[in-house]
Amino acid sequence: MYQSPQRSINTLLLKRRRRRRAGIFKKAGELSVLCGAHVAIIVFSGAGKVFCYGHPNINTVLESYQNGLSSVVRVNEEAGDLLVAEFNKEYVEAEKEFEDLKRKATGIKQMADEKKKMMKEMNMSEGFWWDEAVDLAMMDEREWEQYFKALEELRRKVAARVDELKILNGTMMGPPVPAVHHRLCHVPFMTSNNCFGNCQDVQFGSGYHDLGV
Amino acid sequence: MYQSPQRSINTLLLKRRRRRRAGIFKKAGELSVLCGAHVAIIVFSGAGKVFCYGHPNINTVLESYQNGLSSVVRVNEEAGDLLVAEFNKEYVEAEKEFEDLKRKATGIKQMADEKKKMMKEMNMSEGFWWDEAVDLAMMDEREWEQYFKALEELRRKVAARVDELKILNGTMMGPPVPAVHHRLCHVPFMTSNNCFGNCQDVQFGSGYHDLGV
DNA sequence: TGTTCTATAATTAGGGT
DNA sequence: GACCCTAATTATAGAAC
Repeated sequence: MYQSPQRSINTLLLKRRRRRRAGIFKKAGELSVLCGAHVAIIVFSGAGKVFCYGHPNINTVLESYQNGLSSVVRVNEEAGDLLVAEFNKEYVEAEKEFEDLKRKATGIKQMADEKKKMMKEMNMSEGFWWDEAVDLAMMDEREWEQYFKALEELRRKVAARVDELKILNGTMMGPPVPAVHHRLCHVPFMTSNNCFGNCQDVQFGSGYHDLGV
Repeated sequence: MYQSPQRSINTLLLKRRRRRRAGIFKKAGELSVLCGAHVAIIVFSGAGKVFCYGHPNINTVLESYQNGLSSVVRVNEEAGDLLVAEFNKEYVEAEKEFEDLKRKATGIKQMADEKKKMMKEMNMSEGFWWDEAVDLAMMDEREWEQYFKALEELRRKVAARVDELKILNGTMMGPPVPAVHHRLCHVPFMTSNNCFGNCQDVQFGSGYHDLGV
């Protein structure tokens, strides 16, 4: 059946999201069952749908978390999420490099333009006090060409990266948040002798934070 | 370096849990970045440590969830977690099959034993009114041997499965919970035009529940 | 504990139906 | 959407350091 290009790409993106969501919920199930962990997951899709998972029960876990927070001693050894941080770094560095080059290139180009203008206005090509400066500008202009190429290459790279992400997200987006996405807490904790049971014997004690990942 | 068997197995188990936890947080990061989803994850390890993840921020997501819940229209189309359900089914069916065989085998064995006892008491081996029944019992005894073998095999299989899970969990456990672990909600939702931005322009609208997995 | 390594198993993308 | 298929990527267990 025919699908418009946009519809077609949307279908693909939807598929990806569904697959990843399914994947994460599956992993959560495995973590619960195989490791006896209590897990709560809430996902708001870009389109705003809500997907939740809880073992043994989402409310139990959320309540444990809230209760834990209320009596927290030290909170939130924060650690950036690896993937997000990595991307942020890549993006930010690329952007910085791009800006540096642009500034440099602009400066050099202005010098070169000014030189050309002056030479044209004076209708001359040699013998003045600025000869040295002109040569310097020429040198810089050749250098500038290299920079310009690198700059263009970089701009293309960044744009490609952004496009890729636009495609992946199916949305327009701003620059990635440098905000912390992964936080680990030192809180009183919940234990159960019967992780696979009905969790009637839940207890609280004290625990330690741990980077975990 | 020497490790006691228990210490050794605990090391392995810890490793597995850490790996799975790391895996799920990585997946969550990917889901956030690649799909522009807002995600919150809380994990209480069996030992009670707390591991949290949030994009763009765990509190934002939890608050969105809570706010959503407060104005929910229909809540919680519930669906069993696939993995848990699958395991439960496997376990329950195996146990049922085991019980059936045991019952059958016990009945047949009783018949056979009764037959032997009677033959011994009467010190005879043929010619009585129950000959037909005896033959039947003999037949059943041969059949019983087959059942017994299957039964033992099954018992062994179930026990192995249970042992495996004990090892995987590092804990004793009851039978798996048939409880629901995966719930999906129909709630007002959060959208953002700036999923990768600072989320200042979060809005709420209405959404639909979705099985998702 | 934590790291690295490798083989195996599982997940994912993208294409269909 | 739900499935199926294949290739390619990624995750995981277990061992050894």
